[in-house]
Amino acid sequence: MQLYNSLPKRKEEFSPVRGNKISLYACGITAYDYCHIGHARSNVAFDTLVRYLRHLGYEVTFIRNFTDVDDKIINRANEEGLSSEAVARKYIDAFHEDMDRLGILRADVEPKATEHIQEMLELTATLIDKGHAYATPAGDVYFRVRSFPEYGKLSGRSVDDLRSGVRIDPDENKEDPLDFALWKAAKPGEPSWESPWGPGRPGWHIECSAMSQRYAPLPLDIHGGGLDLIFPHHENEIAQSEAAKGGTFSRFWVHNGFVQVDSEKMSKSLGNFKTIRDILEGYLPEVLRFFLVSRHYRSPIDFTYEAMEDTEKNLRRFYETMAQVREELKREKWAETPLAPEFAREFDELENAWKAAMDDDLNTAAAIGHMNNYLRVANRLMENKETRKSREARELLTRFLENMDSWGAILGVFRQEPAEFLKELRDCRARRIKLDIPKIEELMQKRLEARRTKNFAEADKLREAIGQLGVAVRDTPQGAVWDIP
RNA sequence: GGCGGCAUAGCCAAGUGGUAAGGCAGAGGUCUGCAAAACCUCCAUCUCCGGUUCAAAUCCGGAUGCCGCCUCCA
Repeated sequence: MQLYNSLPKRKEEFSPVRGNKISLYACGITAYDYCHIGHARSNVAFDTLVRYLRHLGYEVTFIRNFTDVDDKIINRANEEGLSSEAVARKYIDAFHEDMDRLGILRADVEPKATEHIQEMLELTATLIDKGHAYATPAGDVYFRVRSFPEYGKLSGRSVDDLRSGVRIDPDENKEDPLDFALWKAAKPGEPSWESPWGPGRPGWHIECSAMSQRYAPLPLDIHGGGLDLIFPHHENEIAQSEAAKGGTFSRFWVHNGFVQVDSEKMSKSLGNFKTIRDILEGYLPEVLRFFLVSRHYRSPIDFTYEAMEDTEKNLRRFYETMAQVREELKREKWAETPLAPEFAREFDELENAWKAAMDDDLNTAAAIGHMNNYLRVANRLMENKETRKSREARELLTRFLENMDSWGAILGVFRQEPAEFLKELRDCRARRIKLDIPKIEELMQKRLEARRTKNFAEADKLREAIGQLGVAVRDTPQGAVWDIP
């Protein structure tokens, strides 16, 4: 498949460094707060990539770390009157809960920074030995940026440009303002570990360098994260890892685009900050996931409730067709009626198009477009009373469900029984617009009676009355159901 | 100031050289006791200006607008 590589800034044919095995390292969260929809997007993107690579037959080792020691965690610990460990544990648990709901697989390895201090100390010592880092009298250790000539290659910045824009912090004993901390001397009351340079804690960037090479041989096949991590985080990781070990740190750099809210960056100060939990109060998890994979992973996504509702309706359409196909396949007698050859041909074409889209830098948006066409062909197949009874139709409809299942498993949708999902979705939407569900059920019951006695005038009046509540009634072979249009 | 991204129909969104996927909304039709769902049909020449090319939404130059990074950040 083709994957966009942020380092050369173009799509490249992806192939693993070592046979069939792939190592994929994605930067995880700093565990100091609940995850927002930006975290959801990033994790959905890499989950989808991992699932697709496995679908292609690769053996993927997916590593996603947790930063569990950091200024923000320490601040939060002070605010909440908890220890740093307790804060980190709390938000790591919350992360797992949220990601589980979004159908995101656990990583194969989920290393925590505090459990790998030794590796970070060793890497830091190596960098000092090689002249790429230095300790200050205060007990901090800095990476010497000018010792690594390729610094800036990922972010496309030159050291000179960076230096001109840098803010001066007169408090630090750096040789150069661009040098960044590998090890920070402990301040009173902070969590700290012993080191050759005195008690302290690791800098953020060294964590990922140390943990990635602990669990995967270098070079990594793919290193990923949000677009914002390119500078300085990933730039610094490259500098540390390549300066210490030589060679390439990661073959591919994959970065997901940002989630914006109403066309602006999400931030607490703007008051447009949305946690995953906030969204899932009003929407089913699959709706959020489907929304996120409906756009290309590198494009910025503008989160709006209107877009969520559009997505919700499209997802419902998929489930409704799947439900109908299942009903159709319950038929016991199948005829020999021949089927027009275009049905099978369209299936072939769309199946190929789906794969081509996914192979093209994981273009899930295009893939979903093809799935919508696939849906239409399946519905067309069931439209005709004669052809839908044919054995060939049975084969194609079975194939339809199998593919929906397989594609859905990669995109993280269609994880539920259609009937169950549709009911949950309807109730979720009803709650959102505060419908009087008992009232609707009561009127539905009355209408059922009216229809049973063929009192269609009364039934229509009741349909009208139910319609007034913002609900559409639909008569199906399985009985009358209501839904929100 | 430095670096980068984006601009496609009413809304959302694919599409990096050959005459615009898809979703949502809308219009007409088939089907239906009525309706819904489903199906069929219709609905854009791609911000603007210039250039390259037989051919550009797609490449180049310029303009305008929006956004991001350069400080913690998915």
